[in-house]
Amino acid sequence: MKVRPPKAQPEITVDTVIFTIEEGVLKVLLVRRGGDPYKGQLALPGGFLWANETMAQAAVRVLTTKANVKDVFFEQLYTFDNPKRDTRGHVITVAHFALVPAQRLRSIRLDENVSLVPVKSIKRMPFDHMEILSYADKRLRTKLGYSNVAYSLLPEAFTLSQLQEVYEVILGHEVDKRNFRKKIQSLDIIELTGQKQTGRKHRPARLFRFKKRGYAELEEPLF
Amino acid sequence: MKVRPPKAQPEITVDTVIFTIEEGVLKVLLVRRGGDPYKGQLALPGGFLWANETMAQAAVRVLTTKANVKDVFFEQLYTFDNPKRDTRGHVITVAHFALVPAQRLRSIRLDENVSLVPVKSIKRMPFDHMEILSYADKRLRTKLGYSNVAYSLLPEAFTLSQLQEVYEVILGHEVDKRNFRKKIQSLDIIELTGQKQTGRKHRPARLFRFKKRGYAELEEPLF
DNA sequence: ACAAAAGTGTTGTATATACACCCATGA
DNA sequence: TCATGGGTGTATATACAACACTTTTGT
Repeated sequence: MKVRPPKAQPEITVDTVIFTIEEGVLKVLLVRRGGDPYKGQLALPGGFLWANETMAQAAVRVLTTKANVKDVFFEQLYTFDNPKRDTRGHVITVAHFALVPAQRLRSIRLDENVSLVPVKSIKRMPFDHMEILSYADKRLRTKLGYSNVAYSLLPEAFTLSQLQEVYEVILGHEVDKRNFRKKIQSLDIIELTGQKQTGRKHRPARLFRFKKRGYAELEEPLF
Repeated sequence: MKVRPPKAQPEITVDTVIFTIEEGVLKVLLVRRGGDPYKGQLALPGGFLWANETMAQAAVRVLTTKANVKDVFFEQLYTFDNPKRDTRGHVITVAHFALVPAQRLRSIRLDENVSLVPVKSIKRMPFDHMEILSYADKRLRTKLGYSNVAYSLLPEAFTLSQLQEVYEVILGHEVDKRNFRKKIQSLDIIELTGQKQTGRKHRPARLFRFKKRGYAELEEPLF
């Protein structure tokens, strides 16, 4: 008879990187930890996986309870299992990332234990959360280039300038207005709503919508 | 006091999609299951995570024991946790994929419980292994376009035709010889060894090597 | 001398980039 | 009438795609 070593019995958590764009800046929703370890520090929202729950359900639960949002885009990122990542013992985390239009976070934002922090300003976080954040940020940039995920950072109707801002903020550099419009309109993923923006002190912009609200990959990459 | 539901206590496995190219065909290493469930069927090699083991270590263990290879390229793919994926109960699997040059699998291949099967011919596998395989296959195709992973499917020295074959087999279509050579040589990732292939009944091909053996992402994508 | 794969350039077409002015509105 | 962002076209450079013949070796 072969003797097998014991199976691992790690605990499993789900952590979620919730991105939004506010005031032209890419931000992440962080929560202040209520308990040890790292009590009082800002960290990625997450929690233990409950019995009879899938990862996706746990991620939805985190999004609902911490950010008070439903039906937003999210996907699994990566599973982090560095044995030293949690001082409490063997805890692995299945990281996810989500994208939420800033307007939909207004309800929760009044709180002091939940804040939207510019990604570029974050220097330290508990556990391996910096690593998770970097990973999510990179995935977001890449994904922007071959999918329609931008829809999930905008209201249903938006102007081309708002759409362009999403790209500029995430890519971290400006893009040419005319070329951007030519390209994005050639992709056949957005359409005119027929409405126009009102109440601005300049020429009203036409409002567009994504033809498909829901994740889709582009036939031809944007970059 | 809040009452929290119990934490999940799933078991954790690691499954590995081991790709290789043999006779101009993309193949996967499958092992015949020795025990229930699905006893006797071909499935992706894998196993339970052991105590005090990281996912990467478990993946290396699978690669060593099932494929008898060391120091090959592999990376984590995705964590599959569909609650019905394993009839034994709550078992989640952290899937990985690995790339191995066919020559390095010669040692193990004599066995009847381990076989290299063309990806396109695989119609059914136990658990959610078909889903894992599709996911890996897609990742491989994508990765080929923005990284140097092709190195991990070839011997250290190779001809441009062999390199081209790697791309054609994975992409599933032919590419133009002159355009391919122009492009690949413009990327600055391969160099001449100075050696030539011998013993063929045609003009000897120059042998190249990858400048960097180890994973790297291209500055400029190939496609 | 024949078979088999290696090796090599040019041209047309499509795509990407750079760039500046007029327009519609609110104040 | 002024300030603000909305909206548009062209010219040039670069990248991609299509394509055929000569070379070197083994038999």
